[in-house]
Amino acid sequence: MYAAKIDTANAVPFPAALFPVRAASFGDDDLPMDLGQVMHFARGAEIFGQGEKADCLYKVVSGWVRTYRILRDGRRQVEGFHLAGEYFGIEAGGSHRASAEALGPAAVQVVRRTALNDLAARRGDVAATLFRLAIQGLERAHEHVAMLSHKTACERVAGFLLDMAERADVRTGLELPMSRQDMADYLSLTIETVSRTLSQLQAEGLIEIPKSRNIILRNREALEEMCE
Amino acid sequence: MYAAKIDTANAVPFPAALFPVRAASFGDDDLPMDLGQVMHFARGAEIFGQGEKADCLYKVVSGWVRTYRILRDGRRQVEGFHLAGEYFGIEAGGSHRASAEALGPAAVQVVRRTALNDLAARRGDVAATLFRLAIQGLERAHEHVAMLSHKTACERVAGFLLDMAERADVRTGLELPMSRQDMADYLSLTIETVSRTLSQLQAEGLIEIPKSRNIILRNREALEEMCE
DNA sequence: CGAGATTTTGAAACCATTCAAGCGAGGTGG
DNA sequence: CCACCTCGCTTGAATGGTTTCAAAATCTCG
Repeated sequence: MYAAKIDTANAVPFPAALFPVRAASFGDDDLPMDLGQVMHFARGAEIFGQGEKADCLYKVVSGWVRTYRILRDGRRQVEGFHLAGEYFGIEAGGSHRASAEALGPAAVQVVRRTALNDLAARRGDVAATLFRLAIQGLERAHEHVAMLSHKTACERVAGFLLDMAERADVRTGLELPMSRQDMADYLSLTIETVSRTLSQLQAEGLIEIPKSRNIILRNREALEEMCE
Repeated sequence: MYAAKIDTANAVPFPAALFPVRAASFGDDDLPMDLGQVMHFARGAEIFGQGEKADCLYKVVSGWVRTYRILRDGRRQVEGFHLAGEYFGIEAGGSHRASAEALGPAAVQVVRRTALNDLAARRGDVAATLFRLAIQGLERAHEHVAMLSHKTACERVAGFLLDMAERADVRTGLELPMSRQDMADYLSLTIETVSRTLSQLQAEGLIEIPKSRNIILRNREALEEMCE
């Protein structure tokens, strides 16, 4: 059975170098995170773990973060990848239902829930934004369900590449920090199928894979059409 | 291609017989819905439709409700079934991303979002409850993802039956108001596979199906074990 | 009872998985 | 510097579970 193996040797977040951040302004879907502090994580470092107390809200400043759960049968379900500007770690109860790890060196802004709750109680706009963030997560989860429900391996992989390209804001040249196993656990495929599918897309000329984690989108329209 | 065909003839909600409801109290995950009104829907009636303005929040008083989306490829994805006491129709933007229909005669409490937002702005506990409801939906969606990710048809159907039994609060005798197509669209299987799987479970003595929508759980432990 | 819809069953086809082996880059030690 | 090892990725062949297409059986309701 698969188990994620991460070297935890260099997985220690910078402890002392925390510095408050001044948010000049914050839009509709942004919180006044000047409450929070930025923490730095090394590649593979755990930001929080499944079952831990959930007393913070997180926002990616730079780098990539993956959130995942270990299911009862031992499988790993990657719930999502988070890029700069995106929030994660929003939970209902007192404990995290998922774990979060830095895919590469990452900076993450961390806000205490208590501080946020206090602020939300005083400011309706903050409460409304919190609510909106939760709902956005809900929508992403529903998209995930739709993706898993009846898509072929090809459609899943193509959709994944387009989604990543859009969120990373690149036109063609994708630098993906996650492994094939990460993709497989997100798309609910096996790593062999992911690899095979990528090879097939390359053979069809839709993409090019100079290095395994560097994927160039050669024909976006065909990829988009593939996802319908 | 499948298309849901519902007779919309008798699908008109009672128009005038709206009456305010007095909520004696409301717990942690309940809203003071005395703001709302109870509306009655006939079998198959649409409570709201995909794309419509989302200016209300809904709570099932009696009966069953299904929420679903029509995907780009024309398939129908049932997002969930909602029983008495459960909320649905929580959306982020201005429009519903899903449709909701009554599976049978159903009573639904309806609250205007504007009223709720006003209340939430004044009362922190209401805002917090709204937030919690959103997160609960998020968790359910994540469970849905986990279910779809690597479960066999057998595990899905068994898990579905147990979930329904638990939520309907029955020990053995399940009265399911939804069709095989509804189950299939929720579990992401075909109706043939759902039917075959139920027959198989019956052959193994785990369940009994006196009538197609009446399922008796004969061996809960074996069913639970099946889902791990 | 009869007509239409829903559900069940059967057989063949398909797609992803599984098991197994080969490839290639990065790192260590001789 | 090269041999060697490891780890992640790729490729191949066989298996198996779900889907698809087809048809029979059952239920519901006028």
